[in-house]
Amino acid sequence: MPLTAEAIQKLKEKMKGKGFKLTGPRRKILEYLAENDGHPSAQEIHAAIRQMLPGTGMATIYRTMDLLARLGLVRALVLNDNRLHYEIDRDGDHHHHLICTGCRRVEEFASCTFEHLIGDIESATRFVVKRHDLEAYGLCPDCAHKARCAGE
Amino acid sequence: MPLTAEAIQKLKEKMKGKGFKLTGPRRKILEYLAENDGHPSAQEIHAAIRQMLPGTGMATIYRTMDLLARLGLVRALVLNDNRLHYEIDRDGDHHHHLICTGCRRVEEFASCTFEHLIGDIESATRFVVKRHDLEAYGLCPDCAHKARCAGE
DNA sequence: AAATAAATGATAATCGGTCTCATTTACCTT
DNA sequence: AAGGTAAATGAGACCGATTATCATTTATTT
Repeated sequence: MPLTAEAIQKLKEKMKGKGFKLTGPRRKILEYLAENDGHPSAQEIHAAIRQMLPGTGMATIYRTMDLLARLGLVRALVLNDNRLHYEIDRDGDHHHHLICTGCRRVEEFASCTFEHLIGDIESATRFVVKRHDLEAYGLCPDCAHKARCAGE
Repeated sequence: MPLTAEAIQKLKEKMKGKGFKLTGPRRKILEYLAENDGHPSAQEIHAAIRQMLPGTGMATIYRTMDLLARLGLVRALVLNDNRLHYEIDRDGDHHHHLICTGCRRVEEFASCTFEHLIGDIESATRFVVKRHDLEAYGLCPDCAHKARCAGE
């Protein structure tokens, strides 16, 4: 479910509000992320942006993603394939990722009982817990089926 | 709590039992990991091994850690600092990590009530979950204190 | 429209990790 | 205990993702 035009507008305004220029590449990157949900890598974003704005350099993608992450508009994901992936940070939407080690498909799942444990962990360790990442790796239904058919 | 000499012996035998040679570097790496608990990166392991076995190459560290991980003697950890970290896999000891974003200190915490979440995820998504990573990020007591003193 | 600071594109540099290959070594076999 | 053999090592080339540099361009301010 892509973001609405108003939501996209809000992202752009948050950017300008913090004193950052709303440039061509930044505008396109925001639109791309908002209109396609998924978990693209910098390379994938670069390829997509180049279709609309040829000549956009890789460095700009990295710089912009870093900025968006610092602004809290985007989250960086470690999916264990030696590159960072990104997703729009829909506020209030807490979820985690399930990565198929067969085909690299990424699914999201919402249920997270971890929140309930944070208090216990904090009192046991005296840490102040800010955030947490949870990724589960396994086989998607298709790949699990194929694996089963291939015997063992 | 470092591993006992017998436990270290067991690791070495598991290695030989699977048909892998117990070489100098491998022996030292196992001993290092067993005697120091912590979550060292390949670079840290390399530095430590070189003190005992100068001339040990970086590639050997990577190859050995990969082997140990495949044998299930060691687990690789993603602690969000662009490099893998490793820890001895004490069998039956399921825990997760709490990373201080201030000083990079890593603490462990056990997650007892967490396991059934995996079952929920499997039935909701029809994935077969093989493994999962959970890391919590925050501030350790020291860094939290410093942050508080520095005023918000 | 000009001034100015920030952002960009091109490209070099860095850095974790992998690959290659000639040499060495653990561990059979005798 | 020496010798044979495949596996493991060390050195260094290589790779791919990310970061840094710097001259040029551009969004905003005046």
